[in-house]
Amino acid sequence: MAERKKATIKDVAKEANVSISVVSYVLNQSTEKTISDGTRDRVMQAVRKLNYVANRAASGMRRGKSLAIGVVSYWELDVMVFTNMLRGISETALDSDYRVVLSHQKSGEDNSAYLNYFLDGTIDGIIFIAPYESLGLIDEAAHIKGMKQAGAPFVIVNGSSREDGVSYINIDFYGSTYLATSYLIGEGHTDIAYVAPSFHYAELMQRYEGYRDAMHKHGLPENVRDIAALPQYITKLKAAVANKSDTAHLIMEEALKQGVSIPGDLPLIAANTEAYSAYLFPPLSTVRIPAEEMGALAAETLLKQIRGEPAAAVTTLPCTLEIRKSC
Amino acid sequence: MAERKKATIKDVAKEANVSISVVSYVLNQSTEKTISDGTRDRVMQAVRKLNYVANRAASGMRRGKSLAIGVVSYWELDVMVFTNMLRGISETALDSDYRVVLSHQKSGEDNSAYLNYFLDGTIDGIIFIAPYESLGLIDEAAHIKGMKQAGAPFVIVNGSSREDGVSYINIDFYGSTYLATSYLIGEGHTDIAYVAPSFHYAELMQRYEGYRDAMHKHGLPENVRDIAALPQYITKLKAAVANKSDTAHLIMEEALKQGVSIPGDLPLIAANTEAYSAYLFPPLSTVRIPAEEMGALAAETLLKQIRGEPAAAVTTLPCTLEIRKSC
DNA sequence: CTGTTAGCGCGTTCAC
DNA sequence: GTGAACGCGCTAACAG
Repeated sequence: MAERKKATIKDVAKEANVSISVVSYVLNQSTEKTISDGTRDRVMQAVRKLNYVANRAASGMRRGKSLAIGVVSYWELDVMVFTNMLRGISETALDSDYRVVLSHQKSGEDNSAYLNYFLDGTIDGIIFIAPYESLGLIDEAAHIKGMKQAGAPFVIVNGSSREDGVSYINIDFYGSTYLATSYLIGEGHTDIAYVAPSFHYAELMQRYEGYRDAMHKHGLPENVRDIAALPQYITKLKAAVANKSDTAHLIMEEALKQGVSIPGDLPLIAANTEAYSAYLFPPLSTVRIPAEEMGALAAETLLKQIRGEPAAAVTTLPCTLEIRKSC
Repeated sequence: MAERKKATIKDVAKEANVSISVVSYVLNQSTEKTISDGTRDRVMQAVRKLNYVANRAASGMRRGKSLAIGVVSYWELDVMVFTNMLRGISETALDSDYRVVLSHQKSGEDNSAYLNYFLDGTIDGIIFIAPYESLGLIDEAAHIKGMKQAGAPFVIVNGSSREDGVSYINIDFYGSTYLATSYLIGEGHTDIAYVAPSFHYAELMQRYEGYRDAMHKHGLPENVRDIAALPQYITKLKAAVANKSDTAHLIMEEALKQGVSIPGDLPLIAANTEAYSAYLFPPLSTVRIPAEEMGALAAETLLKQIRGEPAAAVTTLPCTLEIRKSC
């Protein structure tokens, strides 16, 4: 078992019979300094012998950085989307030798505890993952104001606001239904219904508009349906786009009851993918949200901001089709 | 907008017209020192005015700690289990003012990069979440050896080894099937089949043993079935315990094909919960794995180790029933 | 009692 | 290639 106490740069310097600064130069491959090969070797030997690893807190402090980014999330996102996003963030951060610190926000608690992570120097910037659906769980504008005041670089993922100078990474809700609808049109369908709950928040509106525009583009009439009244009209449907997988799931359940066969009588596609989409009867065709890519982009954008480079303001990543058996 | 540069303890001292040490004493509520109320107030005023927050890296360095724990995960766990566990870890860490740093291990890459997180002082300890199923993706013993050599406090979650002096937090696979089987027995069933793939790794064996023991306890005969041959015997089943939800899902699919009604003809329960369990037709009864509690316990155990307190060696958290419509 | 000074912890960087 | 200041905060020893 190795020694408990970690070796410091001092130990290495002593071991190699050089000054502390030389060790630092060697380890940081400083191009400004020319260290003789002999010295360099002695240092490296000592490093290996003592199993030396530079202390991050110390070097970070000197450099005025923490080399870590924070991820604040309310965990209201679809788990699949959340973990994939996290994966994208992690990998991108790792590429720049950045660490990822989690700041968990209990759902229902709308505080700014995470700001202290920045203020106390734990992190250099924030990826703020807004709750799904923008259901009013948080006051997004207030959070943005807080981060701005703290002077923290930040990126908003899945946000519903649109402020100048703020970087947003968004899901293409509009495109998701546009894509789904266009696919059905491409398959030769002309009577395509759009089934969704009758709420009116931004995300849902964008989804509706995607459907509407796809239909109009092809000169087809809209047929918007409220999921609540499903039993009364399900047998009349010829093809359907569901706003989300859970809506599609309800449709499938009702279809079974009323003897409507999917996709035989009713081709169906949902405008988002859930972990269970592939497990439904029949496996549901969906539109895939590029969560991992979003995470990677969020991290990239944030890192650029931290480095002081200009970063894209608003980006919306396109969705892709995942055709299974339901259409 | 606030000033960009963060206030340091020096600034506060100057603002309050005291020495740096006084500021530190006041902020750390040092009991050794008695500071007059007047001075204390002046300091607090200055702190508020300058929006001062102590730099964590600096204080951590002085104390020889990072006040953060690392979570290394291979992401092979069920997403639901993973995120719930993360939630449990986060909340417990937060209670002790600890931060959570993620160390993402790409699946397929069996390296020890996370060890550097400890060696460079980013984290004080490690929660190692072993891949699900112990399918030989990693060399658990090697990882344990590495962490021991580095001198890092650590906890293994979902591990398959059992070494002395190591803390394990495990899922009660044995109990999950025991519980599921006992439930069906309690409902009056006597001919209960156990359906699973015919592999032989530890986790699956434990699940089988849970079923076996529950049956034996009640003097009932075993009826073990290989999921692979399902179509040939499904109509003969009277009640079934599936090792996991995906096995149950296959059973439901085949049942539909062969006209077997669930739960009418065949009550069915699965020994784990997946995100989609509740969405199947009919909603699948399952046994729930206490992921959040496991995460909390892992964090607690690790924090104890870090503090030098004795920590439980091996703990297995019990599962609970989630009865839905399939039995 | 109240408060100050000095040094430590660790690595980076500039002047010599 | 070296010495020393520096980034920031904690704390033991010391003075008023």
